[in-house]
Amino acid sequence: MKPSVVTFEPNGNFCKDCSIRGSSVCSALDAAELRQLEHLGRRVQFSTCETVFSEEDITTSYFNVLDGVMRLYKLLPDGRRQIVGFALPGDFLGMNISGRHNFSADAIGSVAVCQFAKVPFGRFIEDRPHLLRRINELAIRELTQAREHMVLLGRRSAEEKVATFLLSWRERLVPLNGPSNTVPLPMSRQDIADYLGLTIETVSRTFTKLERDGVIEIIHGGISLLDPARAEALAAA
Amino acid sequence: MKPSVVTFEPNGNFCKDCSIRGSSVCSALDAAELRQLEHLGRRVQFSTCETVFSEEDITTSYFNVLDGVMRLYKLLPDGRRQIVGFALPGDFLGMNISGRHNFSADAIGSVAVCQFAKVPFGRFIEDRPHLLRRINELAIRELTQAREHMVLLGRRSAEEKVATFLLSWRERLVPLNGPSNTVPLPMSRQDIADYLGLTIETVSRTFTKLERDGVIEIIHGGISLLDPARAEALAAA
DNA sequence: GCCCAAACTTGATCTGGGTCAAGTGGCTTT
DNA sequence: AAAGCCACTTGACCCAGATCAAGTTTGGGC
Repeated sequence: MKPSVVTFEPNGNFCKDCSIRGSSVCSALDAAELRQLEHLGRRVQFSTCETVFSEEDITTSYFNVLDGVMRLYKLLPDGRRQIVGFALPGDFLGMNISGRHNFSADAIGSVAVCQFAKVPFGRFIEDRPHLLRRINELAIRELTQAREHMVLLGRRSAEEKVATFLLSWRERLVPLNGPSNTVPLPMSRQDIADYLGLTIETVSRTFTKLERDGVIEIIHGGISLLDPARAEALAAA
Repeated sequence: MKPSVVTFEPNGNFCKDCSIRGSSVCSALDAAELRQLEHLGRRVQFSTCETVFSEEDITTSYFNVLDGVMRLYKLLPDGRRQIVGFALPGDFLGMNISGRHNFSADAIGSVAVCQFAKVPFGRFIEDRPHLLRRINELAIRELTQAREHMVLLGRRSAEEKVATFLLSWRERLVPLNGPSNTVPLPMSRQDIADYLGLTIETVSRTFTKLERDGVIEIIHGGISLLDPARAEALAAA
């Protein structure tokens, strides 16, 4: 919430050693280009609940998530919130047409990002079609996820929503942590509710029910998936 | 539903005379490129309820909508349907990462598309970054719409959903028909329901209620927006 | 260790929108 | 012009999930 941004040495970090080197937009670049990119990005740290950018803010930067988890959300005038996604390391944020961010983003736990000023980064893309192609690829991937999520929001029951969420969240963590039935959930129950179009009570009850049914075990800071096959069946897809 | 595709002379139509020339991907191309593009695309006509492509089909073509309206949807195994969008003239369909379509598309009424075989079109994009930039722009625009729709599906009431839909559909038609309070609705009530995450009965009842309240008038094949300001207020945005 | 606040769970009740079941009316067909 | 069909509407009833209201657990500060 508060804007106490801690900035590190602009060039204290090197792209070639970057943890997300292979999965982010940067994977499209060769060693020489990476060295140029180093001068465009600066590493910025955000702590729990700090806002990285807000909906309707004029876009002045793009962000590459390096570490941590962010919630991306839109608010209705009366305060209802829809989380449109969670951003993980490797995700690239800030692309838009209008020149304004079309959702807000804040840190869940502590987050590190690589921040690129819009104008110089835009110029950098200009004559690097391979980078543009990579950005386009990420946009299309997100669009695919967004459509999948529309199905969930519009047509699935509470239990299906929760089961689907747990499975797809586990899946998203595979590139980061490797495959595991222990699924950390850094976001709050309220966040999960706002992502799934439910209330916090329904999410809580559904977790409890899944635990009673032996599908999951609720553990500190996450869940353990006891019966993946059953969860898959409940997810109905 | 049936695949009785009518194909016209491949070169019987000319890009430079194309009705969507300015609004589609092609707007990124100059006259010389347009002449080249003519050899890649062929005009294909679909009639009511014909399927243009299905989810999970291997993508062999991209499509540029020339005329008519299409419904884009995903199905759950048990038949529940979520319409993820309606495509209008100028929309470009078929981009994906997996090599398979991630939704199905069929014609609402009669539809004309410009079909491009994937491989040659992919090669055509290859060395035309300006075209890639245009495609990226369209993808980002769609992503923005998708997120807006998630808010609708997850957090809005039936009445808000219907009011929002009518207003945004009217807005989408402006580039085609000019601004008007007479809003044609070529899609069925069932389509609207599946787009808004409601049942057909709820859509029907909500239309009736909006009419009773003097916000709209239900006319043949659409509605007339009597009180745009009130509709805007009901849309809660 | 104790207190407090925040996050989460649980229970009781309510309700918006779903489900089920008839209508109704406008095209098409013959 | 009668029949039939299909899209849509309307009514009666129901239920999944929301709302309201306590608990309970967890963690952090002192």
